[in-house]
Amino acid sequence: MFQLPENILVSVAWPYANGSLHLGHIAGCYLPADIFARYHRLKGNNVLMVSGSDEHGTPITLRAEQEGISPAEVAQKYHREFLECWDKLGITFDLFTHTDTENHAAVTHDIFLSLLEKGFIYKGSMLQPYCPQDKRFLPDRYVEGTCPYCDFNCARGDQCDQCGRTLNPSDLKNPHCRICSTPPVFETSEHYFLKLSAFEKKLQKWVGDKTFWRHNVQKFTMAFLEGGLKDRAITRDIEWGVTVPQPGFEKKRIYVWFEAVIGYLSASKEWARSHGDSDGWKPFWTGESKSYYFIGKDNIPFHTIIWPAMLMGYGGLNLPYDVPANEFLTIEGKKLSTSRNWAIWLPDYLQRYDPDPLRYYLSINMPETGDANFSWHEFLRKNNDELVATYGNLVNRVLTFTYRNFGAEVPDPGELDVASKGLLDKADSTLKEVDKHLYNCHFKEALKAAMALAQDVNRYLDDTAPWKMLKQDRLVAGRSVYTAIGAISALKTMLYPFLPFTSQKLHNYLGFEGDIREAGWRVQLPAAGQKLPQPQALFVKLEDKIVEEEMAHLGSGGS
RNA sequence: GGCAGCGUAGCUCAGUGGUAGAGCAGGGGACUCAUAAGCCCUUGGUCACUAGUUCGAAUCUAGUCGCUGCCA
Repeated sequence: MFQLPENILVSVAWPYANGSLHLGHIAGCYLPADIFARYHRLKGNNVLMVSGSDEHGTPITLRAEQEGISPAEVAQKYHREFLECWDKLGITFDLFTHTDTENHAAVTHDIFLSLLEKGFIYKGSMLQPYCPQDKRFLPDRYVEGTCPYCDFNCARGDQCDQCGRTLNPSDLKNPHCRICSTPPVFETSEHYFLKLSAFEKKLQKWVGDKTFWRHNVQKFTMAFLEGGLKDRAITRDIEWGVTVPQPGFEKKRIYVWFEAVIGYLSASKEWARSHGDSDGWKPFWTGESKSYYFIGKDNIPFHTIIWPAMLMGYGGLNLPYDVPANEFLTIEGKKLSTSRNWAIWLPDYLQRYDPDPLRYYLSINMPETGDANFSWHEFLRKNNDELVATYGNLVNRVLTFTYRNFGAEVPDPGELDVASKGLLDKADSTLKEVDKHLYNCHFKEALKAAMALAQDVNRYLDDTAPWKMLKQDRLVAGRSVYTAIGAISALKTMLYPFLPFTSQKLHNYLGFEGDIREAGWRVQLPAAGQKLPQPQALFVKLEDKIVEEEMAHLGSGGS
């Protein structure tokens, strides 16, 4: 069943470089994207997985002014932290770049000018708050005042933190500049607008065909389109961002939501160039290739409406094939909130625990079809009762037994009996089942199917009891052990996308050399006589007390 | 206020027309190779509520209550 390799573009949401990553980010998009990419690579497909730090936007300028450093310095600090997190958690980007690059600006300009030339971008004017004291236009968030709905006196120009309503700067009572407290004046300012309205019909038709998308993604998009699309301003009177390639706009910048999505394309081009083939991005953006956009649900309209509209206008490049958006992760039953520190920060986690248990828990409990909850108690339990007890212990009992009783090598199976053949067939069919689920981005189902095989192997061992057989018939005992090792080797492969560090270790514990990535997506049976190293435990059991310790961090002043 | 989603065993979650599911927790048992792990059996649910469509509804329709999100 040989198939030609597919070209798979794995595009992942761009994190704002104004703060650390937390588990919501990971469960939302980075982990599913990585599982998907690792799976396709192991199958021998060509994968390009890209993303980068979103370094523009007001949250970053705000943070910079708070800390008294430049926006670029803020962005660089978090960009470095992100790279370190990817490395430790095993998130394998082919390129994780950032938006403050010449390449990104050039690609953005190219798209901007192309859309302008085709009439999909036009010039118009809008009212903008201007601070006469600071002599500058103010971003929405730089205007503060009293909320017209709830009278909260620290409402921002984009929304009120007390009642949650979204606002325009002109809605505020007693508006004043956040920097110098002077009341702003509202002045007309020229800007460019994206003609989204022109794409409404085409988008409706395009989305209508996407019956294989996740239900919520397609439905949300359809509802959004039903409401009608309004043209949106894509430039702002700010200094930090990608420049506008038009005369008279030297003091303005392209608005972050227009420019950030272009990052998928600019990153692909940067990746190609760095590999010495400046056209190397094209196989991932044209023809039969498939592109997957892994994002959180808050990002859906940007990836199912705005970015596709931009691509339609630009022409010649593939639209998203699938947008498997995840829902939200709650923490101990409550909505995640970074400002109240109701969050679990990834750097903190990685300082104290191993990456694979987190990958396991967030995978088996992934917010695919609805919000999912993270609780330390459940994390501990799943680590101890599922990873350690079902899988880790299985591997340990088999390898220890083999090591002690069969001279540290894989025994000769002789002729397989019905039960042994049955288990190895089950390993085969489970690999196919996991394959099908992963191909369709059903991560939870895939992982459950794999773990069910681990239970089958435990059951097989209890049924054949090689420790008892050893005294009666050494050959029969050896056959059981060989079969169990074969099934464990299958587990190593199908769990690799989820537990990459563990699978690499196990690959070596089973006596295989080198990198598991070269073993491919198939059941790799060990040869009789294959030497086994001294076995070690795959996972560490966690102590009950960590639950209380970790709960104490939550909601407090930080960690 | 408008729109959307959710409400299934003590807990975390599957299940989109055909006799209620998994894991864990609780109870019982046989075993001992293994990180006191694994295996077998078992207790437990009027699938939020009400009315309807249907031979048949957790699943479709309408309404009610509760929670969440988006929008105004």
